Amino acid sequence: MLQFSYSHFQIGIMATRKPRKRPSQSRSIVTVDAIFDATIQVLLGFGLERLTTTKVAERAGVSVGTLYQYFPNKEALLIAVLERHLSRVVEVVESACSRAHGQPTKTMVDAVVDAFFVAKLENKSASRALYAVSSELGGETVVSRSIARSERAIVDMLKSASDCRFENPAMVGFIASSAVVTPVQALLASKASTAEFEAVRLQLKTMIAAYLNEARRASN
Amino acid sequence: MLQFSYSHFQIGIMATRKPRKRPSQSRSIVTVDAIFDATIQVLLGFGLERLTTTKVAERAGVSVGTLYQYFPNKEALLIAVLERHLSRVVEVVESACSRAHGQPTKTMVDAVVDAFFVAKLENKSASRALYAVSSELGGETVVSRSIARSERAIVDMLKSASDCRFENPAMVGFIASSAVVTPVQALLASKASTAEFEAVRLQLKTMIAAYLNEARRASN
Amino acid sequence: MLQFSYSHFQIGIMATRKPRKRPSQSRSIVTVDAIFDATIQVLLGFGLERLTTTKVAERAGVSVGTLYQYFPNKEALLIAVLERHLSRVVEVVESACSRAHGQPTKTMVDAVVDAFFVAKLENKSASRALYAVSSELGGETVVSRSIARSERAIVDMLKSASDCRFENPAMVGFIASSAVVTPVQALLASKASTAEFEAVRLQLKTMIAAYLNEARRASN
Amino acid sequence: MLQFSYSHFQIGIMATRKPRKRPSQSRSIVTVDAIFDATIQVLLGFGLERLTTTKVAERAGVSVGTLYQYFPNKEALLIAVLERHLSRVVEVVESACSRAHGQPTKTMVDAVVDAFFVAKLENKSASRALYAVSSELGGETVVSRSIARSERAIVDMLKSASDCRFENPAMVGFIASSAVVTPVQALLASKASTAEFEAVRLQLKTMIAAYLNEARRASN
DNA sequence: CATGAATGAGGTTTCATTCAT
DNA sequence: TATGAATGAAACCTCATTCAT
Repeated sequence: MLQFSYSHFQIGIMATRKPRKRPSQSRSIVTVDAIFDATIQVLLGFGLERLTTTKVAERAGVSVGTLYQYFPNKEALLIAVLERHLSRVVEVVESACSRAHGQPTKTMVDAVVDAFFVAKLENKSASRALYAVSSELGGETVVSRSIARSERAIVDMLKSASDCRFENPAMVGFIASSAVVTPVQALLASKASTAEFEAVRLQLKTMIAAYLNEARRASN
Repeated sequence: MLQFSYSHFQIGIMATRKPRKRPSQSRSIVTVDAIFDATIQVLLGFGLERLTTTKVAERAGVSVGTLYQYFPNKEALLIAVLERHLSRVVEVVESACSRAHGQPTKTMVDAVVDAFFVAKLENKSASRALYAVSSELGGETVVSRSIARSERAIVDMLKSASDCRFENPAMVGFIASSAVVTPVQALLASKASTAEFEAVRLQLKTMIAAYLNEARRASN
Repeated sequence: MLQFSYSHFQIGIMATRKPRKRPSQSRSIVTVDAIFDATIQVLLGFGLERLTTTKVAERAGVSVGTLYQYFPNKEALLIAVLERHLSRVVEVVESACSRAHGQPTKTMVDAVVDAFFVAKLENKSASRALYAVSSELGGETVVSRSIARSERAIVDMLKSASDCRFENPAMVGFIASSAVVTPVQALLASKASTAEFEAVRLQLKTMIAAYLNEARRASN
Repeated sequence: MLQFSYSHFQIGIMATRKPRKRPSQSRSIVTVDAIFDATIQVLLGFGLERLTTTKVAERAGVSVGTLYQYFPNKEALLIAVLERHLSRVVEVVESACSRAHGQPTKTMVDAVVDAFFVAKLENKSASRALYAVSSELGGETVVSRSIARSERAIVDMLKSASDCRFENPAMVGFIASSAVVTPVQALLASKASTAEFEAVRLQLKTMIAAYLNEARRASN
């Protein structure tokens, strides 16, 4: 199977070191969450280039020292934030895929596109903020799991379509899923209105459905 | 008309300051070109985060001072490099659009997708290198022109289609052109083989054509 | 009232930014003081032109980073040092003025000239070192307060003279206080002997007293 | 005789190197004058700290190379500019002194104070611009000649007074001449009105005259 | 555990000066 | 002689990270 890594998943993990402490106590969880959110805020307000650990800590209302208690270094922090975001998106997509299992193609398309929009809109600012992070940190190891999970879910779903069979489900899954990324990113970047979002969502459903229709082999 | 700014064009110019010198003498041109190329090399070899002006100057075989004689600061350098790349891509797309003027839709799709692939593959390393640059530097003023030019060319072309009329050419142009970005970026990032490129190119033509077919209103 | 800003107060604050930290802990105070003193030393040893933040930090026995934790930039450091010096001088003058309140003119003159000499001699090296600083940094906002405080004290004192009344106390205060600046500066610069200081001090008292005598309107 | 060096004369020459060419041709003279004036302009507009040889050359309408044809380095340029200014002031003072030779004290005071004001006001911007230059460049060798000439002229004049004899003409000359410096500088810095200049000029004449009156020993 | 002052390597940028044209 | 592109040492300043409290 082709292994593509595409844009909104693209991040290479340079430092694979794990968080120094597993946030088991509730206080830790609160702290880590505050740091995560602060990171997004700083990213949004200053950009990746001007994000500093001190700024993040300040915004989170903790000291730098505390930040370093939970993350071994800046990169690990960014990756953790990205991972949290990606896994949320993937979860939404996965659950949509599993709900659409065995359905006709059109239902699948609608379900997955809707899921993607929901996930991105629910975390609008995170999506925008992390865009640079994901493209900056190469395209290596970090998001492998997210990609794997996401593509697997889509391909599995496609294979189960009640109304057709795909010759090359991996390719179809790749094209279909990567094609929606840039349009949505463009919308987020342009701070489009809800109406514009809806219009684009509809068009994407149309496009993907038309494509799958073309690519399918009738299940007979 | 909707004004979207999408991913591979996404760059905001923070420092609008112009190059300090207009490279009129041949020596200047050589120097500036060396700096441009060195920037791509360093970007490729170290990533945006670890790109330093010193490294760029070294690689270009000039002194830092010289670099700063042509670019007021690091950001301006990166933007200039991005601009050069984008305008090349846009030129290729524009010329494809004008050649496909008045042709049937399918010809248009093939022409533009081919042009996009050609432009990206001709500047493969620049494309990959600048990806992070464009996403790091917001999505404001810098690429406006590139976007404008590119979308205008596509929309104009679509309007001239010999076999159909589009209800909302702006939207169709936006979807069609942004949908191909991520797939191609993913290919570049994954260092895919020529065969894989060809396969994806074909799929994209299929997808866009199917979409336009769906979106069109028969001209009679 | 005329608002003059004269030489030994002359400094314009280009960067009004405040020290980044309020030196509340004792360690901070020690550090900041070390930096202040080091600045004077470097100024004396190298001159303003060749003063560098690195040299200052080295001399202070701290790292550059620490210096920049307390002062946002070089200019702010210089201004802070100047401010500390000026406020010390002003305090001495003010206290002399308040002690001489209601006294006859001659007592006032002696008191203020003595105070000025004491203040300058107590901080001989600072005075010499900061001379260039004050003239380099325009004559704007920075020393306004020092000037205001100093002139106000002198004028108030003059108004209370037991033996005469001045038609234009502001002018008289300005002339009398600014006239002593250059002579004292010249002494400091020429590393004059104590005897020379004493001789000049006497002459200045004579001159100012003679001037006030001329300028006054007998109180009855 | 006491050798004081005071403020508006204070400059140390670090680089005693002479101009590389004696501006004998008329073109050279024009060029050098343009550079001198440009230096004053840049000093006024940017301050000593931000004056660069390139800026000066640009403003003068010549290339940096040309500037360096006439001045071996930046310091030599600044010193030359300062020297030209100082010698002009000294010339005015000297000529006033020689005109007042043998006159009564009061005439002398008026003549010298007037001369000083004239010289300063004629070169108002140069005076202001060079203030920082003179205090920055230590108080060593450079202005020795200016000081010497100026003090000698004043002392010589005082000795010739028709109505009195001074016990210590050197001291009296020093006090009298240095006392006027700061008041005038303050006026220049505060961009005072002509009326204010006149008022201060009058006061200074009064003060110096009163002082000399006190210091003199009737020639009987 | 939390804090935040201190560190200092290293990045960005400036600018006096040179020298080939 | 004039030019101005090139140089590169050195200045300013940042910020990830540590560690004494």
